[in-house]
Amino acid sequence: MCGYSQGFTASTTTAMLTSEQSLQSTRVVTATMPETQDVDMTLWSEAAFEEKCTYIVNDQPLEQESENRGKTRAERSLPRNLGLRRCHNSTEVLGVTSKELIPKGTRFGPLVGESYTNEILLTGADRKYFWRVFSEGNLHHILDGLNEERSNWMRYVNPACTVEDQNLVACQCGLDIYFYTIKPLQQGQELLVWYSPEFAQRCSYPPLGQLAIDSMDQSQAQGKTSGKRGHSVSEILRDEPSRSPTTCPRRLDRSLSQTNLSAVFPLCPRVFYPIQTNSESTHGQRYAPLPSLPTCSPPAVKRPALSRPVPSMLHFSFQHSQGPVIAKPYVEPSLPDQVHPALRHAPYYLPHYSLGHNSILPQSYHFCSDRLKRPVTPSAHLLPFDGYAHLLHPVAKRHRDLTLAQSSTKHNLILSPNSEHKDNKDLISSRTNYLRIPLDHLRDFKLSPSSNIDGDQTIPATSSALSMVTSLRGATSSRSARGCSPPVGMAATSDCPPFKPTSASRVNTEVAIDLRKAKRGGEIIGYKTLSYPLSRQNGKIRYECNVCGKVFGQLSNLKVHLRVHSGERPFMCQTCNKNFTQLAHLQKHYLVHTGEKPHECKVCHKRFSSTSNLKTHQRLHSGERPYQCKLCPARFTQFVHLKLHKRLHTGERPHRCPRCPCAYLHYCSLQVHQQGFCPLSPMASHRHSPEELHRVNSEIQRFDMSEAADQLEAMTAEAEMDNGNVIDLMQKMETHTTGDQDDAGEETELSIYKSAKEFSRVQMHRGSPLPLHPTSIKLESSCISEP
DNA sequence: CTGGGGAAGGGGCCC
DNA sequence: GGGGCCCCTTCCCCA
Repeated sequence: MCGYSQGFTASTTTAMLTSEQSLQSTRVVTATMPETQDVDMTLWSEAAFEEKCTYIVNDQPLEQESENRGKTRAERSLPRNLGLRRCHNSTEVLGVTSKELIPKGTRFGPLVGESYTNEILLTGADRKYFWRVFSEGNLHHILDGLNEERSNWMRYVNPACTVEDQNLVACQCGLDIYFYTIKPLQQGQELLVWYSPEFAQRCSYPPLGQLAIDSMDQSQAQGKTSGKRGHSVSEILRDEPSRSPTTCPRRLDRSLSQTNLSAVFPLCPRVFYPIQTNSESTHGQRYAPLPSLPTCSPPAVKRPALSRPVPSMLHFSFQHSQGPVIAKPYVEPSLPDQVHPALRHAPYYLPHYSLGHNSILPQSYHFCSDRLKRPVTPSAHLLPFDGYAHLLHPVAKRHRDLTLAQSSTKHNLILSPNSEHKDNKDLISSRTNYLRIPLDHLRDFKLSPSSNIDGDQTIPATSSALSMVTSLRGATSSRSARGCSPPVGMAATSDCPPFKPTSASRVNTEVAIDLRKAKRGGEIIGYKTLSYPLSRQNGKIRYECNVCGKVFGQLSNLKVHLRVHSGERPFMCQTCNKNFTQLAHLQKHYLVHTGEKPHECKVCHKRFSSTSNLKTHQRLHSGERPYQCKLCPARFTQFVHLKLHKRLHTGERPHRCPRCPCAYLHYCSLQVHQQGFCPLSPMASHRHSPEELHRVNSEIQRFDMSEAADQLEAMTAEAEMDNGNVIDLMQKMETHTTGDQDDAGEETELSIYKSAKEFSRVQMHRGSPLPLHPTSIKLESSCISEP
């Protein structure tokens, strides 16, 4: 099969800009954005990230949609512009990838997980998802993302192996941990995170760059003797158990970075507290008091009196500057002798890491399982990611009366691992990102069975405290205040006008548009709220998107548009928790719940919820069938019907490739195919693998069947566009494809769609060389389907 | 399987 | 900046 998908619009195809061009375009635009776009953000302070971050991507609300059945909480929380990379033969998550171009300076988070205070540590916990949260230089708590029902998608993000691979920086803001993009994430690119320099320092862990340097130094040193280079932290940590701990360093290749390092990471618990047999928790897990963990300090050399090694275990001494894993029988550490001489002065000493049963280190996430037992030595040094979770500020917590749950999952009473403690309700709430509001206010929200200890109800909320507060305001002002709370799904009555979402329903809009605005008390006004400067054209401000280059007539339109790239959906339906980018969409959506259909057909008096649907319906009366098949007299009232109808004509393809059996309805499709994608062409076979050619030709085939191909052909004729232009564009697309495939692998073609799609927008607004008539031409830009 | 109709979501423009 | 509206699209269901 050959062909392009429905993915290309007419304008897209007429000017198929390569991703390369698209990126260049972006670079040109972003060149005027000194704060985030041209700077090296890897060395930014956490405050700088917080200050200068432009976009916010919140977690998906955790409503129980049918499509989410069977998914864990962590999976359900995944923002829409991200995807999960899974093991091809199982549902196991291997990593997180970007579904679209995500700009630099985008904030994800906060991390959600279970929280352990510095007094309480889950001794039997698998620490590979531990993150540590500090307050005033001291460990405040540990966040554990191990449990997929109590964490969010960020647990799946793999750590970066190299500076080059790193595209996210983990920062602690307040008591939350966020991931910031420090590079634009291309479609299909995996998210790879590492600590910010400050964060790394707090954990007494080297910045990734330092690790790389260390690794390089070591590599060079080793290379002189053995010809083999050393290991990055990741390499070491995920080294296979069969390998000699001191030999056979593994090559760090791309595949390594593509694997699930976050799950692989043993995330060494370098603090060991023996199980107290009487401290069974609610979940049957054991906890033991955890001595205060020093922060940002040299390795602790003492073990708490209660620490006991587990006999017959091997200990893993991780020394990042030493490279090879050292496995040896555990010996009660008589530090500092236990410390490797090379590390006695090293600030990043990472003490013992014990694995069970002769295991040295896991090679894969499969290996790093709960079977591993990890006695640890007291130290402030936890490997990344030694924690996961989200804890609201304790001061803020005191002002909250009602628990707002992100999840509407039924019967998901969320218990703290140490819920046996009477006074940990705040902890429970905070770790699950809950707010507490009076029960009286609750009836306007979808109730969740996740009642907490007080009998307060947990209700869905968004992922930030601000958003929850905002939501509450919206609820109390717009619905509760009216004393009107129609049950979910019940149509409003005349006595009780349907809740009309107002701006109070919005969530985080200002913050999402520009974090700086909130922090600066709203002093920034107008176009200055954007974190990048806007150019002027003929004395007027040019509101241009710094991601796709699309130009808007008004700032507000640009801001709304930016949500497309950031994934921000600030308007949340309080009935079903769905989020929308625009208030109007939420308002329209709310009609689903009220049952209201304000638009009536004058002919048959049938009512519709939207004008669009009414208009489509009215074609039935008017007889208008604007979508005509070019190969037969069939005409349709809806485009989708024409598209389906075209399948009937798949056998009629007049434009045949002279080399291969591929044939197309449209000449332009054949041109694309012949410009580097014919599998029998030496050039194509040289540049692309058979699989790639198959995929691309499938896309060409789909495009050929689309309306866009029709329109392109028509416009090409109209504009007398010479073939060279088309070919040139196609060639560039091909070049881009080749280049991307080196990096993105299987999802390369997505970038073709995206770049073409983005470019079509750019061209339409920058002045396409072709006459574009949006009113008469049914574009298919949104037909782009993502495999 | 195909055509047809409706529901709902999403992006953008204008006021 | 917010609201209203339009257009487009996908998805779903039914005959």
